[in-house]
Amino acid sequence: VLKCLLYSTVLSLQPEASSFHFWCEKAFIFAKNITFFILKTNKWEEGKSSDTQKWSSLEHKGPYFPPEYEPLPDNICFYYDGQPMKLSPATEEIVTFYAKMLDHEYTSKEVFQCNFFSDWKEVRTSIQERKLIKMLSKCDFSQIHKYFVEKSEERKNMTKEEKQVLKEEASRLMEEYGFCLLDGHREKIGNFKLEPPGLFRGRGEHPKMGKLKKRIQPEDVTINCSQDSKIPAPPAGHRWKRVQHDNTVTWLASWLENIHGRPKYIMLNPSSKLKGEKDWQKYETARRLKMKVDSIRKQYRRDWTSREMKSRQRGVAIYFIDKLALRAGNEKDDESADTVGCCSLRVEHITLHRRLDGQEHVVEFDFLGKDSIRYYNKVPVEKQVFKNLKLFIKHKDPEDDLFDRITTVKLNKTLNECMPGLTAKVFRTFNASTTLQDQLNKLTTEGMTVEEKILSYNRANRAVAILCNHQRAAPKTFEKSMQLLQEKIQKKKEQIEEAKKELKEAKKAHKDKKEKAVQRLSEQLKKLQLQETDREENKVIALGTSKLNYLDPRISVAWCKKHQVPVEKIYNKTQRDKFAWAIDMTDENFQF
DNA sequence: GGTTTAACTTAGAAGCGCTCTG
DNA sequence: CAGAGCGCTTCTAAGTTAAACC
Repeated sequence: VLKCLLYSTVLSLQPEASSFHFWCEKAFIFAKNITFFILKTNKWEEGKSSDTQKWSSLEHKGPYFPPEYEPLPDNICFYYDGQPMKLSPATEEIVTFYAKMLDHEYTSKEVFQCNFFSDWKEVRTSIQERKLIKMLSKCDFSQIHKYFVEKSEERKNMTKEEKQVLKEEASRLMEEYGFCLLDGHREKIGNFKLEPPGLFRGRGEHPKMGKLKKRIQPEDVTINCSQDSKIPAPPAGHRWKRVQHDNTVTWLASWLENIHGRPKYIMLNPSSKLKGEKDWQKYETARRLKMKVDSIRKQYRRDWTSREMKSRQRGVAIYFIDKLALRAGNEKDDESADTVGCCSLRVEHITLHRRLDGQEHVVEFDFLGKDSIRYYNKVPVEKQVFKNLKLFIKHKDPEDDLFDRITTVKLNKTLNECMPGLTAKVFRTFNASTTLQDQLNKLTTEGMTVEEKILSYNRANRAVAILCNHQRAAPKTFEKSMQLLQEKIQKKKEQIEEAKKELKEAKKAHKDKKEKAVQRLSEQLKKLQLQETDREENKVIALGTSKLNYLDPRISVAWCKKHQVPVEKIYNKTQRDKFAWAIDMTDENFQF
């Protein structure tokens, strides 16, 4: 944000922007004598003005500003070799503006546009273009927009035959590039297509939104295959970055993505044997936790009264992870959206209520978790937990860490000592699968129709999704389709009234028939109402994530077998492929 | 002992294409 | 038989975790 602000400001004020670029690459900027920023090879670093270590660790060669620059206002200084620099009135104006902007809260749009403009500048090739384009607001994108609208229109208007051709081409590509040979087996690849270039969006208030995601070149790609295999040929005129033969990892190709500089991988499809075995292992670890969880719970309750602060914090953190299925919550840098998990919770994310709505010792959670999904929950906790939380937040500011003496690494180390393979996320798997098993046992009764059983299954699934906070945006057509359903219900009710009237008026001989009609209509009404509740309850709940990642498929398969529900009713084709291992091995008596 | 990196799992949105309904 | 709506697939971002590094 700072970078793009500087760029865009200077670009609009100073035509010789490239020289600005030169000096801001190396300058320190003290804003209000508190914080400074420096641009080091495309990355801003922040420090406190008292932080002399960063200051002295840098090598300077030559002055950063021409000598004719005038002094700055009192509260902003540029420093060189520890001495304040003199700046010209023009630059002063820019910097004053910049300092003002430090207090400015940026809207998503501003962040996006600044990032985009800054990156876009980099890709301009001609000097004329570089000089010509100075302000985003003066750029007209209507032609490129029109182009894409037309393209999408064209796609929509394609004939059946044209679509068929496209489909065949896609399946040819899939045949050729979509599979690999692993231990002699032909396995489907998960993501065999490279990610195309585009503008990065990210989830939530992402500071990098709008940046240009670059096109991947063969020269960026590392190939990982066995020594004796046929090495895939790079496109003509190109070469791979590297070809390696590492059989300790599962990826087939990788490259560095340019937004965060993180590696990305081409890996196998979840239906593969490799992924299936991993998945099975995951659930076996969770089942081992089942055997161990009582003693672990005892242990962390003991920690609540420990003399050591770090033990108390660890005890409460594991309690949250266990009870509320929170994620571990690794530390994050400020290059990504401000989201938290358990260990990174800040004081501002909880509110303590001695009493609330007739309950005692209630903790109110309100924070953004993974993917900037809001977690909001009011939870009654044990008195000792409440006491500890009070202790943890004492003398802290809202933006301070709630758990300042523990990290995810330390927490996982402790867990691993309790049980080999135990980490924070195992609790999510364990609690999710346990919940499903319990709910299914509770909600399914003999004599239910298959439809009713499936509703029960969805309800059990939903309980898990709520536990894990799996949310989705309400479908765009939700209100409309809900209204439609309600109209149908209304109609059905009227039909029932009508049928009842007819029943009353009917002659004895016809009574039986009319009664059946009423009954049938009532059943239909019940079904519609059931559908209404189901849909309403599912408005902002996403069931897919838990089904795919947290629920031991053997629970579902066993349940299907026991209650004569075809497995196709709960798993679609992809899911059946992914869970093939479970469908094969599970009998109706399996319990998680 | 903290920090960084690599490798893997988990996540919701968008777009598509199939199915159901009127 | 069309057109809406919904389920499925695709996409890739964003987590976790262990190992490597310093």
